[in-house]
Amino acid sequence: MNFYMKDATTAIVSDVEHFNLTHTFMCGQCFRWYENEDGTYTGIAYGKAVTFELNGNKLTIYNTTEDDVKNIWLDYLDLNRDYSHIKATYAKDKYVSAAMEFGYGIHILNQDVFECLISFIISTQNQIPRIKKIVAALSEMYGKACKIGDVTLYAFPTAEELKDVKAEDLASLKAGYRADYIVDAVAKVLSGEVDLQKVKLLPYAEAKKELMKIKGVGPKVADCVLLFSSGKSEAFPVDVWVQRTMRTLYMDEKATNRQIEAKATELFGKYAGFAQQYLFYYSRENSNNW
DNA sequence: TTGCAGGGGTCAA
DNA sequence: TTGACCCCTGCA
Repeated sequence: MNFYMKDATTAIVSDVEHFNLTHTFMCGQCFRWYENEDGTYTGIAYGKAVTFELNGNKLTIYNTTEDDVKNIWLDYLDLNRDYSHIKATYAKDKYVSAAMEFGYGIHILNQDVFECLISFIISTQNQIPRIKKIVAALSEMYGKACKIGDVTLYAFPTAEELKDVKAEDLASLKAGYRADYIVDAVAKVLSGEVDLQKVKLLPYAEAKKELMKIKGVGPKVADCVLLFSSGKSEAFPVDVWVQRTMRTLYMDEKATNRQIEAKATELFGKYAGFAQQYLFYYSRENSNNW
């Protein structure tokens, strides 16, 4: 992957393949990116606000530095991975192939673990627009301001920045019962009872167990965190859409989530998470009509 | 206007 | 295994 600085704050990444900003940012894995009128995307991750513009195979990153491109954005956007290999892996599966055609260019982002954890705790029994709203409000309350042009965005707060926050302080977020879960997550992360860095290093099953020590983190939320921020490509989050999809396409109406997970491992193996994201996106956008 | 169902689930019994 | 859960949105 090659890139160069066009000027002091603008990077050009060339030869970008199998990548689409809209599908990547709108497929439900992240909550902090917004489309501008010209089709570019502005948002914030790892405390840095940037704008992405994709023209053919050329990705332009505005408001950045050479170091940040090297150390953050190439990895964040998963640009170092060969997605043609993923595509080839599922060439024989007509449903995943169709879903990959539809959601072409979805990349699985490598997000910050803590941000991902709290965001998906908030996502339970919730709708995406509302999740985005709550995450934005939490960031504005406790995160650092970061300017891009004349717009101010707020970084997702660190665990340290949420150290003294109590559930009642979060009432204005209208996150409901999830406020207690956020407080529990912060406490366990800060005390070291749950070590988020260790989660990245542990094998999948152990990492999942570790995350599920946190209140409000069940199998689905844990799998989202593992897939979207911890490099566990075998994680296969089973939500209502994926449940419907797997029952419709590969199993029967009575299949339990546990059976679905096992089936996913059998069918999709080490890259199950990629299959999940494409199946999920297709299913949700097409109301599970295959 | 009011009422109800459901939302990328999880907890507790 | 099942019902309750905070709060919001969409739709009769």
